[in-house]
Parts: sequence; structure tokens; C-alpha cells
Amino acid sequence: MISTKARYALRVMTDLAGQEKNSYIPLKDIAIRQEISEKYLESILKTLVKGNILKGVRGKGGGYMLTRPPKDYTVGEIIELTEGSLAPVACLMPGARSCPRREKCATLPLWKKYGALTHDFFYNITLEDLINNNF
Amino acid sequence: MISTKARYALRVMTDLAGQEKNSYIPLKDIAIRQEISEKYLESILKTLVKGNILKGVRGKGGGYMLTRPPKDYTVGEIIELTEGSLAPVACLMPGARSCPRREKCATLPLWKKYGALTHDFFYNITLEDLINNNF
DNA sequence: CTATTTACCTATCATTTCAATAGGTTTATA
DNA sequence: TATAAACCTATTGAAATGATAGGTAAATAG
Repeated sequence: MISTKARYALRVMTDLAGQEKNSYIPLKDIAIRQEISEKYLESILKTLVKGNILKGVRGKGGGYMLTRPPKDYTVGEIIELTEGSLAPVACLMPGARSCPRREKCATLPLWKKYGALTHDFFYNITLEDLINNNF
Repeated sequence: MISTKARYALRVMTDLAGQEKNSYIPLKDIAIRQEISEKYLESILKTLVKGNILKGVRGKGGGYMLTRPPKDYTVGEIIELTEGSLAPVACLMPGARSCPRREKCATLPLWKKYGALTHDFFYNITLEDLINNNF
């Protein structure tokens, strides 16, 4: 299941996309609009800034801003950044140590197919699409 | 992510489908073939029996057997039985209390679409398809 | 009848993950 | 210099996960 971290991250991104272009929005404003605790939101925004998906500026007049136009973000990258990976099973996680049963596993092809499906779905929807319900 | 419970359940089902028809297979045999601890496997098989997708018979000569031909099981029902649900997010879980932000949530339609995609994928693959890699 | 084989049942455990909170530090602006 | 803001590290409580332990009931074989 997709955790709240990724879900909140997506909501924040759509929120910021809806604000005035080229202005910094303080965390507090986002927290109020999205009804998410400031402290928890902070940890999520930290991840987004580290991943270069958002820019943060300190001090008075500071806040957060998108680094690209909404059409240049995919939903997939936002989820993957916050969630770590969108692999459907542990054995397909990046860096998972190769399973000894890999060759004879009857279910591995299923998980691979589903993983590909999931990847395609989320990486073919942009933030703009998400806002416009265009998917 | 799909937990080991559902993953093991699927492996057990494919394993049983590959055994002699109309014979009861002891848990111990399955555990050895699938390299799963007997005790843990027990708890999974209990779920499958309760869900009527396996039949269990006690005593000497007993064991487990499929209740239907492999083509009459969907992968979806097996996952859902063991996993509880295949909802992608908490707010779409069966019996989740209605979210107050439901109307204005920018991401809910996305999760619904993804949930439908997931459901369709898994419910359109039978156990037979899984065995034959036919999906 | 008795020993054996098997499923079934209840409880417990250790570890990890998840969601959230707390309190402080740095940076920029007015 | 006061204030507003992001940034940083650590901690917490609760739940889920994966697994183990020990016993009970039923069926069969000898």
C-alpha cells in the first residue's frame, strides 16, 4: 500500500502547483490548507527538497516552490522518491539480494508484470494531468 | 507492497495444482518443496481453508487439496483473501471511515483508477494462467 | 486398541515500519 | 535586532510483519 508519506507528498505538490507562480510558499500555509501537521509535513518536504523536486528558501519571505512546471513532473517519480520504490514485492526492490529460488519461482513473472504495469501507470501521469484529472 | 503471506499463499496454490489430482498433500511436503517453515505455513493454510479455497483433512493420509480446478481460481481472490484487500491506499480500504476531505482531495481519483487497474489485473489471471505463464 | 500421522487452535515473540512529535539551529529579511 | 522561516537530529507510541511454541482433535494403520 502507498503510505501517507507519498500521499501527502502528492497533495503538497498539487497544492504548490496551484499557488502563484514564482513565489515561495511557507510550510505553515500548506499545512493549514492540506490539514497536515506542520511537523510531519516538514519531514516530507525535506525529502522533496533533497530530491530536487522542490526548492526551499529560509528566512522571512521564504518557503517552498516547484523547480519545474507541473507538466514536467511525473506522479511516478514523486511516489518513488518518497516511498523509496514502487516495487510490488520485496524480491523486486532495488538492491534486494538475489533470491535462491528465483529460477524456479512460479510467481516471480507475475510480480514483474504487475511491477511494470504499476510503473507505466504512474510514470505516464504528470502533475498537470493529476490536477486536471486527465488520466 | 504484497506481503509474504499472500506471496506464499500463491506459491502453495501453484504447488498443490501441480500435485496428483484428488489426493491430499501433507503440509510437511509443501513446506519442504517451497522452503517455507512448517509453522508459518500452517497459519497461511488456515486462512486458505477458512476461505474455502482449500480443503484440509486430518489424520493419517490427510493433508490439503484444491477445492476447484485451477482455472476456476483467480489470483485476485487468493491475494485478497490473505492480504485482506488490495486497496492501494488506506482511504479505499473496505470499511474505511469516509474522509472529510474526500470531495476536495486532488489525489483520490488517481488512487481509484490505480485500484481499479490492480483489481482488473489480478482478477483476470487464473491459477492456471499463472502456472502456464499465460498473462 | 494403540501408536502414529496429520490438521487445527491459541498464544506469544522480536523486529521493523509507520506516523507523528519535540526541541533546537541556521539563514534571511524587515 | 527581532522575527519568520527552513533545516536538523532524535525520540516516541502504536501497529503490522514474520515467525515460533506448545498443545488438542481427528483419522488411519497395524
